[in-house]
Amino acid sequence: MTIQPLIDHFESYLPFDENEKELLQGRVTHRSVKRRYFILQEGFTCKHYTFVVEGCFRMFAVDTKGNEHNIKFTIENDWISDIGSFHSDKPSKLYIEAIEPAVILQIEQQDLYFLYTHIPKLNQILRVIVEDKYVELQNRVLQNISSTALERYLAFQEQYPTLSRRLPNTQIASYLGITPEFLSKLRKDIASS
Amino acid sequence: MTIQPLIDHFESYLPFDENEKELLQGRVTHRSVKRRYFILQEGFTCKHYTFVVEGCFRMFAVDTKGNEHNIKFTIENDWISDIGSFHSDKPSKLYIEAIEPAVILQIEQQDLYFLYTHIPKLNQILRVIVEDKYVELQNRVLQNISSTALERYLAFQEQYPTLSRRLPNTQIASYLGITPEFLSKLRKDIASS
DNA sequence: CGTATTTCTTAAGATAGTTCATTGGTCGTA
DNA sequence: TACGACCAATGAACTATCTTAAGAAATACG
Repeated sequence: MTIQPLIDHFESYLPFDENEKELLQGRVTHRSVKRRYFILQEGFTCKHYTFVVEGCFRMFAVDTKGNEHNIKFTIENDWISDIGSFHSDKPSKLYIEAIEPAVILQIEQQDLYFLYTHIPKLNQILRVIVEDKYVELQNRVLQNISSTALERYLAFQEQYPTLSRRLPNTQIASYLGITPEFLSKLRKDIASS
Repeated sequence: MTIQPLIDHFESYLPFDENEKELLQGRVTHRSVKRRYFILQEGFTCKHYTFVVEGCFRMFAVDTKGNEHNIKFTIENDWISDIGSFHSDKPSKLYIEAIEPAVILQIEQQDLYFLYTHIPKLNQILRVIVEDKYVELQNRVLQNISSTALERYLAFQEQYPTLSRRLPNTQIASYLGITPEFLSKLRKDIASS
């Protein structure tokens, strides 16, 4: 029932005083969600920045043929949110689903804006966080345009060993942009080499 | 010789007072670069945030086979920089090259940190800018994992009509993650349909 | 203006990745 | 215990994309 994990997260960037922690306390909601629960669905506006304390989420889009494509996974001590929908206040085209039972801390739009105003350094912290995530994404784009599926799979295993063990292969295939069948073949090739 | 385009850019987010503009003036460098000039090369640390006033740049990586892969293009009124290298102060793995004669405004590391300290709202502005760019990149990742080369090419033309006319197809192919030959085939298919 | 260089196109054969149908294993739950 | 849901694996046929090589067209530059 504590927001301590979030405070720890912020304080790994800049220290907070007691007043700031209290402000935060009043604007953060604690929640548990079951496996398969959606904290965001297509057509709805993304109302929260969600900080994952425990568990695992995937963000995905559904194409015109009904196929799901995993855009990202989020585990403990990281953020997940459709930033575009959140800031524009427009309906999202994405889904965010718990793929393990999870514990989360959520901040609503107006609360986040309140916090930005009353804890200015939050702007700096979030700027740094988003910059880091931008770099991560840019590396993923580079992978996507420059590597084969096999290379991408090996890189994924190396970069996210935990996820790679925690997730069903079908979810990983979707993240890599290949079919589960082809991933299965790649795994076979790797094993017999 | 003026930094006005940069001020206009910032003020499209939040207004600046005279003092803030002067601070900025003192920390921004104006530069012209020729076509083919590299403002960043692999092995060197990225020392600047670069704001493009005129012209066009590409950021690319070179793989182990010597092939170049375009990560992004930047035209007027936008930023380009290897954020990862810039903040970590480590050698970059990327190149940034002018593909048209260009005019740029640059801010060095210590100057940017100075400005963040003395113009706190810059944190907010840059946070918002990077968030927007993050969303853009995320959409590109989704494209990459969910669409065929043809779909990606059509989407590129639609999203960046200007770039699409300004750039040689070989550069576009590299950005899409396909060979120039295959792009040529796609163009033929489109034309004859 | 002419020449060098870059860019675009074409096509054939090779490789990477998909689709579809099927099978067997594992796990939660009635 | 059995059932259904989900997941992993497989093979064959199909499609997308790459590789290589060559010539044609466009553009840069002296």
